[in-house]
Amino acid sequence: MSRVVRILPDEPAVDRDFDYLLPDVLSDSPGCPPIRVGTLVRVDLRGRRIRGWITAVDVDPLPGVDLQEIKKVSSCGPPPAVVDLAAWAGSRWMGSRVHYLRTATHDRVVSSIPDLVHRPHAVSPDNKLAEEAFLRRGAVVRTPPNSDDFSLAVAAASYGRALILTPTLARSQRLATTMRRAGIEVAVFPRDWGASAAGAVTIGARSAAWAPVDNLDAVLVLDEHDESYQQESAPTWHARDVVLERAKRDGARWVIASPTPSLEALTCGAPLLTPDRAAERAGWSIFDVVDLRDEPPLAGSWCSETLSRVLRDNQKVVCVLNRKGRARFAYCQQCGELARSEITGRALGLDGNRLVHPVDGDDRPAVCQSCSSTKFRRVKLGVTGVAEELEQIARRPVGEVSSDSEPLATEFDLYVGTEAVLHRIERANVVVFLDFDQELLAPRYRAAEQAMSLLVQASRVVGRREDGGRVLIQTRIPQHPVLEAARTADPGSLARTELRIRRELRQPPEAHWAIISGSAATEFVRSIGNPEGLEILGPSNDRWRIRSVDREHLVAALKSVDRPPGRLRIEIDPLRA
DNA sequence: CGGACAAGCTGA
DNA sequence: CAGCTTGTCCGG
Repeated sequence: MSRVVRILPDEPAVDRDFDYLLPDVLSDSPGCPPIRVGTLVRVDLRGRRIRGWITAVDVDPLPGVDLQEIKKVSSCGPPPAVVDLAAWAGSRWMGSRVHYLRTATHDRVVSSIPDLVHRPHAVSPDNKLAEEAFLRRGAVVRTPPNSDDFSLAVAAASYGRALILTPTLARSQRLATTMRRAGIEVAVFPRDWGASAAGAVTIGARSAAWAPVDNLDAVLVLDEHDESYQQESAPTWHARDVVLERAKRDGARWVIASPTPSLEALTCGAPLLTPDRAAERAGWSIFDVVDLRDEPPLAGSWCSETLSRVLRDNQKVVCVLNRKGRARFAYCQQCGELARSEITGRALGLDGNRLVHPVDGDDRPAVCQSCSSTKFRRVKLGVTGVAEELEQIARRPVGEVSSDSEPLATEFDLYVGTEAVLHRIERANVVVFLDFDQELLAPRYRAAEQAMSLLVQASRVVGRREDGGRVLIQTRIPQHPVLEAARTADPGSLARTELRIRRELRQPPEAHWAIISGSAATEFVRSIGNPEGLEILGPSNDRWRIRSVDREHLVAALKSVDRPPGRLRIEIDPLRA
């Protein structure tokens, strides 16, 4: 006797189910993984031996097809609920189920799922806000940069089967260690895949959104604003959205925590809980904002008086200068004012004698709004040049840090580098942003949120205000909402401003867009035509932009046409666009 | 994806 | 028209 099971081959291009016979000898053999949806098997498809996932068991075989036999039952896979979730993700961000199931599958063979002895742990949440947050069914919690992960994690774990996400695996591991010391058993994804499948409290980074925990009781996303939660290349799935969907399906409690929750989180309909003003303020560092327009116009005027004073004091200083993302903005040669959009306040680049914004679509003659001069100057600064000058000003050696330099030279107490330096140096007395306008005014729709995220990171490097932690920001737009929010330790004010701009320009989360690229992009966009409710923009830089207020409508339209031959990439609401 | 098969191109 | 390349189709 044989049963008939349905298989999804591990081939993204196939993306179709096939029926196979499951011989009893296979399923009856000792040590065989359970035959259920998600289990991994090996089958022949058109003469090739390939891996696949079971997507249905005991199905009625179609008449007239000559079924082949499954060759091997190889490993336990994701639980049925996660296989289902992969189909949901496929329709939300496009891309085949295979893509998501690969993330959900352990890269080693799992022959059986262990029995987990659930020992009740003694630790109970010690933090009012954390406790209160989980008492709601779902909530967004604003926690200042210098606050610990532990209270929220313990609160989540107290409900039983919990899934906890952090931006990096290193941070997951640190949290796991702390929790184990407190007597809470945890599994780190993907390493402890089996324990996770058995129902342990699971901690991990983005991919852990696909952990095999069944019937979740609680979900927690830490530092939700962090962009590492979204897959960079298509399909651009976001771990926050995946776990929120899981929470919804399982009826689990959920909490999204961040010093500066994303606009997506703030508009999801859940209540926002904040600590009282004093507590929130205490968890941020002090921000010193230096207006470069007030500085005497020296040669190489990137160094303010305040900065040279900071550099001369013998303390640990980290300087940040972003040279990535080519500076495209310009400032007035006459009065030093930056060229910015009247609507959005975002920086405009100089293109001949016009001021333009490549994403927002601004385009106007190059005339200074403050003094009517028509002479503009492009801004450019480089890390190496700055490092040399820093050395002279500070009269001490400078360590240069870039993301690819492997070992970090630790003998310095003065560093300069791109934003990577903030992830590599744990502690400093002062963090300096040499040219923060570069971040504030980058031609990306999320520039303000990304800039705020850097300030969170900097705030952690220097610590709380009571410990004297200081962040020095050099800028020509000290009144920018990001700087206002940081100075007052009130990210809510920034969120309100940003949301207004996104509404105005109909950018996410107010609208949704698909970025279409690849050699087949033009043909694909042409075949979509111009349906109701869709706006087709571009191409610019060989990328088309399709916009709609309704994401489901957008995805439905994209799915309604078949793919022309050739390379085609579809990204739904990517963070950098 | 990758094998099968059909349609198109070339050389003598 | 054999022999080869290129393109399209489809899998249980």
